[in-house]
Amino acid sequence: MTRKEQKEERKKAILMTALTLFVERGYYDTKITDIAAAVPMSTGLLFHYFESKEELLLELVKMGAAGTKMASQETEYPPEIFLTGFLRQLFSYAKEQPWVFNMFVLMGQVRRAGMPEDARNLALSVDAVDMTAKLIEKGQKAGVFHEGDAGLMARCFWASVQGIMEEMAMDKSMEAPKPEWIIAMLK
Amino acid sequence: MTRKEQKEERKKAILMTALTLFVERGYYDTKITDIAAAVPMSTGLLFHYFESKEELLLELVKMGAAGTKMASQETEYPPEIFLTGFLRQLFSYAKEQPWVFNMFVLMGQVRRAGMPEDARNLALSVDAVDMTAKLIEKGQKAGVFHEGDAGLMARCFWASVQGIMEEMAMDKSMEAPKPEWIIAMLK
DNA sequence: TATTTCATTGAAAATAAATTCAACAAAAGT
DNA sequence: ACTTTTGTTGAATTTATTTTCAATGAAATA
Repeated sequence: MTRKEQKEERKKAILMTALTLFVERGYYDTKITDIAAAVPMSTGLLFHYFESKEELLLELVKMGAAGTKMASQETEYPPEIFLTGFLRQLFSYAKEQPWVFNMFVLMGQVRRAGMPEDARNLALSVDAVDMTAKLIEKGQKAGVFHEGDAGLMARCFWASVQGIMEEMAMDKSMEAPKPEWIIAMLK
Repeated sequence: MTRKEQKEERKKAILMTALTLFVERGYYDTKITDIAAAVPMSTGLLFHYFESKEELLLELVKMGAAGTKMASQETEYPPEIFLTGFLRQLFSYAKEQPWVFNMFVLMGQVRRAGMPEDARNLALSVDAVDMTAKLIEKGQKAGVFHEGDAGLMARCFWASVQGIMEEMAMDKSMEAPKPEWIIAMLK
């Protein structure tokens, strides 16, 4: 393994550790020393890989943004099927791919006030509301979703999902809800 | 007005200012100096009224806890009617009584990891999940709500509401959803 | 093997935020 | 009017946390 690869591995390890801690304890309550200790490495070395705590967060949000874009692609599936499947997969990640799950939760948290601006703006720029609104309109035309401002419905839909994901992040033993419960909000 | 009353007024002013800022910018991003400047008063004086930033938060959460208990009383109303009415009122507060609205949002935020322990524990001790679970069971027996673990349903219900309330707190111009959309999660 | 480059440490410096405090002002009580 | 208590300020101090850095060890290259 070349040194460059090694360095990439190490960076990834730091990012994953930080991601877990940020989601478990929150950004501000996670100290740089905590991250370093958990990797583990010295605090000094961490700054060899990342310029600052903010940059570390930004890097994570960049990854999350890439993932969000992927997931926001257009789809041919009927709206209800697509959204149900999406949720089913998302919830299953909680146990099977905590990494993806944590990333989703982090993206939502960073979108809120009180987070470093760079990261926040990036997170805000990639949310899936627009894409979902279109999907909802399609569903409304097909008569499977109820009437109403599709943009508002999409926003509430994702806000709900975010709320539930954070609840699950807080209590790992919590079961996931049935995707249908949440889809029912739209029907 | 006696001095004691005056002092109480001042305390209340500080609390309300802090509440607004905590919800608008988040606890950690709200500096003691920001609160003092917004009241307005000197930073030194603020410590004449509250021992620390944490105590200030705790005081707010105590108020919120009292309110939550009140709102968690048993009810004779049919479950669906009660919950719909509750949500309608809650959402209407966003414009009409920002104070109550902010308090609700803060309570939810404080319940999460990464908040000072005292406040967090208090907030966790008063949530409305149990009461709602009972209500949901009642609704299930009456056949108006779908089957499923009532505790989990209640948790998801409140998590969704919290998510939506935070979205509304972030963008004051956002419209409130129809309570029925959220109740549909249970039907 | 010698030399250069990169990885690593932990303690010191810098920064940021909370908290204290000495001094003064205003109000209340005598 | 005078004395005491309470309110007020803002700069100085303390505390918490991030960030730098000089020194050392390990790996790559010649």
